[in-house]
Amino acid sequence: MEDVARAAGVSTATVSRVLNTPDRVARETAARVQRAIETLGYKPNVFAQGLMTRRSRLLGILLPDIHGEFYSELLRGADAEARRQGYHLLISSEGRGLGEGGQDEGLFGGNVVGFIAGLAVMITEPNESLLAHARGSGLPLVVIDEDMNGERIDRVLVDNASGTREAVEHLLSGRGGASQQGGRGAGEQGGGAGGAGGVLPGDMVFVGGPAENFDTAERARVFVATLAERGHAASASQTLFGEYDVEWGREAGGRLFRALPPRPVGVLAGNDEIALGLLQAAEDAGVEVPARGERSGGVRVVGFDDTRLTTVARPPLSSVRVPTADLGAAAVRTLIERLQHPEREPVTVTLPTRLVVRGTS
Amino acid sequence: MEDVARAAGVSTATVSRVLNTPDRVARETAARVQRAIETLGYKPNVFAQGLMTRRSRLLGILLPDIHGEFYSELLRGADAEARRQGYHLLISSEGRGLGEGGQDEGLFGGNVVGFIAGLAVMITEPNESLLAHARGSGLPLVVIDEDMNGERIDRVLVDNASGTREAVEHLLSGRGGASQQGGRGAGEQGGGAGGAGGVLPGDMVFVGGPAENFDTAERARVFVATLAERGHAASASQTLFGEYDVEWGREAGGRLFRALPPRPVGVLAGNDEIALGLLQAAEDAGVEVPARGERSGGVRVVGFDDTRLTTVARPPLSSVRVPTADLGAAAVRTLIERLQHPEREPVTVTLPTRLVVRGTS
DNA sequence: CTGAAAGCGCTAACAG
DNA sequence: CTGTTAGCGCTTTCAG
Repeated sequence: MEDVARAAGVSTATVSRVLNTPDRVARETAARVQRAIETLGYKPNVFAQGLMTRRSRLLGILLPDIHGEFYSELLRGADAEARRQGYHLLISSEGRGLGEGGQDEGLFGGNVVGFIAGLAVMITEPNESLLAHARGSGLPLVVIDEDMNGERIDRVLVDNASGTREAVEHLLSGRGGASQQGGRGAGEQGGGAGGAGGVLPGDMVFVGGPAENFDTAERARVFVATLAERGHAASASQTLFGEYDVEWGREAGGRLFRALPPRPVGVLAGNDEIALGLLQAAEDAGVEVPARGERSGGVRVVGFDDTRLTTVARPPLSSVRVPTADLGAAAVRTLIERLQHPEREPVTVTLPTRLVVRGTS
Repeated sequence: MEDVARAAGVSTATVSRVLNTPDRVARETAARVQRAIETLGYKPNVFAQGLMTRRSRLLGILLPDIHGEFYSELLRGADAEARRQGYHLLISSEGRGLGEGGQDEGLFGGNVVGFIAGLAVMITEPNESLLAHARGSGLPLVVIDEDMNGERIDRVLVDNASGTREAVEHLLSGRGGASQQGGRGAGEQGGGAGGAGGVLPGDMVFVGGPAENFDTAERARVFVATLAERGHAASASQTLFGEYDVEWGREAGGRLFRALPPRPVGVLAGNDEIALGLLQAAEDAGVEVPARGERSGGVRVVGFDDTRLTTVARPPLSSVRVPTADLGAAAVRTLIERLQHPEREPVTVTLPTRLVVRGTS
C-alpha cells in the first residue's frame, strides 16, 4: 500500500479511501491512485483489513449433510446470490462426531467462525446443541428450514402447506384417477367431500421421510388436516415414516400395494426418491400407475421437491415443487440484509411450493 | 490475549506459544494458561493471526458448476477430509459472466483468494482463462480432472480407462446378452474377438456427454481403443456426444433404437443420467433390456459414475463406479500435503474406476 | 523456558 | 479533500 501511495504521490490513507470510500476522494486523485494500483497489481491484505474492520465478506453455511441433488441446488442458489453481492461461502456439514484423532469439531471447533461475517444454519430436525453453538458464536444468524417457534431470529422456510394441500386435493379429486368400487369401510366418517369420481380420503396415504424431520412432519400434518376438512379422521396407518430414500419408498410401497384390498389410491411421498421407490413397488405388485388423464384402477403418486428425478420416472413423476435454489439464495440474501441492517426486525421469508402434475397422477 | 496472560501470570508471548508450539512451554505453565483460556473463553483473532503468519486453514474449491449428485458427493468428500485435518472449504462455482451490475468476478474477482491457503480447481473442459487465473493467484494449486499434459502441478484424476475398458469388455462378452443373428456388415474388419455368444464390436455404441469434456473424451477414446484391440475400427456413428442429461440419453436412444436393423447391442453411457435416458428410449422403442444373466435380443446398457440413480432404474443400472467423494477428499489431501511440503515433487493421484454389474447388462 | 519489543498491513479518528 | 498518527491482536526474533 505504501508503494501505491508513493507511486501516486499520496498517503496510504488516501489509497485506503480510494478502496473503501471513493466518493470522499477527489476524482483526479482517485484516478491516479487507481492507476498505480493497477500497474503495481496491488491487492489489499485481507487479514489486515479484517483486523481493523472486524468483518469480512465471507458467509458460513452449515448444512446437516451434503448429498443428493437437493443440497447441490441449495448451494448453487446460495453461491450465486452470495457472489452476486460480492460475498463468498464457507461450507460445512455437521458431520456428527468423527473420531480418528482428527481435531474436527465442525465449524465451531476451530476458530474458523472468526472469519465469517454471518452464518446460515440449516436445521432439519430438532438439534438443540447445534442451535446453542450457532447462537454462542455471536454471529448474525439465519436459520433455514426450522421455524424456531416464532423466536426473534431471521429465517427462511418452505411453505410446505400450500403444495401439500394442493397435492392432496389433486389426488382426492380423482382427476385422471379411478372411480372407486364402493365403500371400504376403513374409518370413514361421513365424508363431506370426494365429489363425483373422487377418491375417498381413507384411500390416501402419506409416505414421509424421518418423522422428526420438520418438513416431513409438516407435510404429514397438512396431509392429515386436509383429509380432516373432508370429514375424515386419518388413521395412523395413513402416514408412514422412514427415510428419504428409494429403498424406503420401495419398502413402504411393498407393504401398501401387496396388502389386502384396502389399497391406497392416492399416495403422497415425502420426496422424489421415496416416490420413485413407491413407483417401483407398484410395478412389482402389478399395480398400475396412470398416465396423465387416463383412468385406471391403479394408484396415483405425487412426489416432493420436484428434482430432476421426476424426469427419470416413467411415467414422469408428478411432484410438489420446492424452490430449492431459491431457498439457498434467500438465506444468503436475508443474511446479508441483516449484516447491513443489524437493528431491523427479524424477518421470516417463506417460499411457496406448488404442485406440478405429470404422468403419475 | 492480554487478559489471558494476566490471568495466568505470564506474557502474551507465552499464551501465543501455548497455542502454537505447546512443546516449547513448561508443562506447568501451559496448563495454567490453558485453564485461563478456558475460563475466559478466549478465542484468538484469526485476522491478527493471519496478518502475522500469512496463512489460514481455509482452502478454496472452485467447481465448474454445482448441480446433481456428482457435485454433492465431491463436496461431501472434500469437506469431510478438510475437516478431518482442521481445514475448511470456501466454495465457488465459476458462474460464467453474470451481469446485473453485480460485482461478481468469481473467486478471483474480489480478494477472497487472500483468505485461502490453497486452491483446488476442477477443470472438466479446456479453459485457459480459468487456468491462467488460478496460476496467477500464486496459490498452491491442485487440479481436479484435467491431466494438464503432464505439467508440473499436483493433480487428481479419475482413471477412466480401467472402468471403461472393463465395461466395454463386459458388454462385448455377451455375458447375459444376445447371440447375434449373423453379420451386419457395418465396417467389420476381421474381428479378432467377440468369442462364442459374444457381441460384435460393430454393435457397440458409446453415448457421451459433451465432446469437449475431458472425461467423456477419454471414455470415448478408450471405448474406441478397446474395440480396436478386437480388430474393429469404430465408425463415427459409434460414438455420440451431447449433454450429460436424461434428455440427451433419450434422444440418442431414440435415434439408436428406432433406426434400421443395425441396432446397437451394447451401449456405454457417459454418465448415469444418459443411461437412464437410453433405458427410457429402449422401452419406448420396445427394445428389451435384459435382466442380469438372462438372454435376450435386446440391448445392454452400462452407465457411468454409479450414482444413486442406478437404484432408480428398473432393472437396476449397471454402471462404472467413479469414487466421487474420494476425488474430493484426494484433492483436499493433496493440497494440504502441498501446503506442508512446498518443495516436494508434484504428484498425480489417480483414482480407479470399476464396473458394477447390475440388471441392465 | 519465558519476557520485552517490534512489527504484520491496514483503517479511522483527528487535524488541517 | 488529504495527511498524520495511533493502534487492531497477534507472532516472533532476541535476550536472558
